[in-house]
Parts: sequence; structure tokens; C-alpha cells
Amino acid sequence: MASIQKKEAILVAAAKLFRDRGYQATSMRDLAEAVDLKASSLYNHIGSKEEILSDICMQNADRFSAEMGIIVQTTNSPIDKIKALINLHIEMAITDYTSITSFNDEWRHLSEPSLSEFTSKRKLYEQQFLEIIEEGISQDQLKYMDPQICLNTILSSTRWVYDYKPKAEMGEAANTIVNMLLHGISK
Amino acid sequence: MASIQKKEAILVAAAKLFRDRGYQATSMRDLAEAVDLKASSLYNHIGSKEEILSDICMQNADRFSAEMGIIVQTTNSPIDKIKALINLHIEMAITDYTSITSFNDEWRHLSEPSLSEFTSKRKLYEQQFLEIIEEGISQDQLKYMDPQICLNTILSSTRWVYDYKPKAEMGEAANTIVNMLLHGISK
DNA sequence: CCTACCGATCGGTAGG
DNA sequence: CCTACCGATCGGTAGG
Repeated sequence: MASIQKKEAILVAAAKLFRDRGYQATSMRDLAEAVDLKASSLYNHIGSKEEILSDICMQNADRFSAEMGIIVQTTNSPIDKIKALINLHIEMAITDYTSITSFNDEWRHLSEPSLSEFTSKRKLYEQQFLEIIEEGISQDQLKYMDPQICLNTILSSTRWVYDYKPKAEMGEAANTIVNMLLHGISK
Repeated sequence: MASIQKKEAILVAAAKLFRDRGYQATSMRDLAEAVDLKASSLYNHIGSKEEILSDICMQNADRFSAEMGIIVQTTNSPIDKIKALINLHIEMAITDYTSITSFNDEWRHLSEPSLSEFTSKRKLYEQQFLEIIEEGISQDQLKYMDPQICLNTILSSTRWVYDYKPKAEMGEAANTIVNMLLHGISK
């Protein structure tokens, strides 16, 4: 019988396997074993392997979009918005450290129309982020630089957090990262 | 007939396919087609699919190690060594923008003993990088911060350069990235 | 370098 | 939810 909890368990197990081995290298038999089922029984809960990947990617994309929506609507300065966004990326990497790798790396195995749906959500998010950076530059809060290069560097810079071992110290790590990006490492 | 040029052509084509689709999603038939051969003929030039991945990863690892060796031996200050290393990562991402993704992401599909050989090379490289950062902190050239977090952030921060479109402007991009990491984005 | 082919494994379905 | 099974495709080999 198809229960929502079971589907959720499948998504969680899949995110972990995709993270450890990658989407392509994870078989439906691997996944079935992880949730104590036979491969064929998975299809009572999900439509296809790709649907699992799609669900995981969209969940993450939607969460990023939602948080961006909140941040954009505040009256905070551009630099405070950027701080909030960097912290968001770190937060996501800590709390959702399995599924974030699907969002970051495995989405490219999606086919149409999921692929376009995902990339356009991501594009929108990055566009909003870019505008905040441009605002920061024009308001003289940020140095003058190519906003796209700035954005790319920020987005990449937290892409190790999900497999950082000492999770307990992540609060401190977040501060260090924000400080690095805002003020640099040089004294 | 097995020629060295043909093997090199196979490695180049493989790096491109691994970059575009990932290692697991690239079949030997895809690769064969890319070099105008039948799949079985590939085996006159290479031992196995994994050997191709291993060769690509090791080539990159060895180049990073060699450059690190040169940088370490200079009498430059820690901060100048770090600048040189950031530029090295950008340089590699530009000149070798296909194979760098194998080095970054696909190496995990290696099996033993290649896997250990690769990870220990990488570990050594990161250890040397870490020592330069620690030296920079103790010489008061860098702010006091967790050196491992600093290293991870630096290493991640250039991991978008390989698919940056305007290759012509990469020189400027490199300066922007170095500047961001050393002095931050805040004014 | 190719044709022909191997066993293993893949995602997924039928039928109960 | 399982057993049984499908066609397709995988990496790789034999033999010439």
C-alpha cells in the first residue's frame, strides 16, 4: 500500500545514495534494499527513478526560492541580504546535507520537462541574487566588480560544507565563511 | 594499431564526455563514436573504462602537485603563495576545463588501488596548502581563523570557472576572484 | 581494426 | 507487497 511516509522514506534514502554514489551509479535495487523492499515494490510509491531525483531537486529549489522571497521583501541593506543568503546556503548544506548534492550536482541527469523546470527556477534565484549584488555595488556598499563573477564565487564557496565533519562547530564555520567573503582573508 | 596519439585522443574525448554527462552515464560506445572507432577497438589503446578515468585524474593531480612543489620552494610570503595557488586553480580550470571536472567530481568512481592513490595525492596537496595558510596566520599576514575552513572555502570558490562562458575575459575574472578572497566584497 | 558475442545488470511491468 | 520476467544496454572478450 502506498503511504506518504513510505514515499518520504524512499526520497530520504535516495538522497543519501545519490550523494554517496551519484544518481547514475545508484540502482533501483540498491534503493529498494535501503528501504527494505523489493525493487518492483518501489513503483507503488514512485513513478520512476527520475521522478525521485526530480522531487528531491524541486524540494530544494523551492526552499531556496521561498527563502529568497522572504529576504528580498525585507528592507535590509544589500549587504545584510547577502549575509542572509550566504547563511541560507550554509544552513541548507547542514540541515539537508544529503539532498543538497542532488540540487548541486545530480540535477543534470533530469530530462525534459523536469530539466527546464529546474533550471528556470535556479535561473530565477540567481537573477534575484545578482540584483542584490548590483544594488550593493551601486549603493557603494560593495566594491566595484563583475557581479556575475561575484555571484558565482559566492555560490561555489559553500559547496564543501555538506561533507564537513565537525557538524557541531558549523555555527562558527558559518561566521568564518561570511567573514571571509565579506572582508577577505588578508589582514 | 596502438598509437600514443590515439590514446591521447581517447583521453581528451573521454574527459569531455565525463564532463558533460558524468563518468557513469558515459558508455564505451559513446566514447568509441567520439573517436570514430568501435567500442571493442578502444581496448587496443586502453585497459578499461576505469583506467581512462584514473589517467585523467592522476594527470591533473600530478600537475597540481608539481606546481605546488614549485610554489612551496619559493621564498615568497604566505600571502603571495596563496595568490599563486588561487591563480593556479583558475588557470587549470581554464586551460583544462574538461578534465578538471573528473579531478573535482568523478574521481569517486575510482576503485582501489587507484582511489587511494588519488586521494592520498590530493590529501598531500591540501596539507601543503593548509600549512601555507597556517604560516600566513602565524606571521600575521592573514586574519585569525580556522585554517581548514579557510582552505575549503578557497578550494571551492573557483569551482565554477570551468564553465564560465566568456573565456576571453578570464584574466580579469582571475583578478576579481583573488581580490574577493583576499580583501572581501565589502567596501 | 572489426564482427560477433558474452554474462551481468539496468529500469520497469505483469499478474496475482 | 512479492515472484517472475522483459528488452535494452552495459563493460569487455574471442577470434580473425
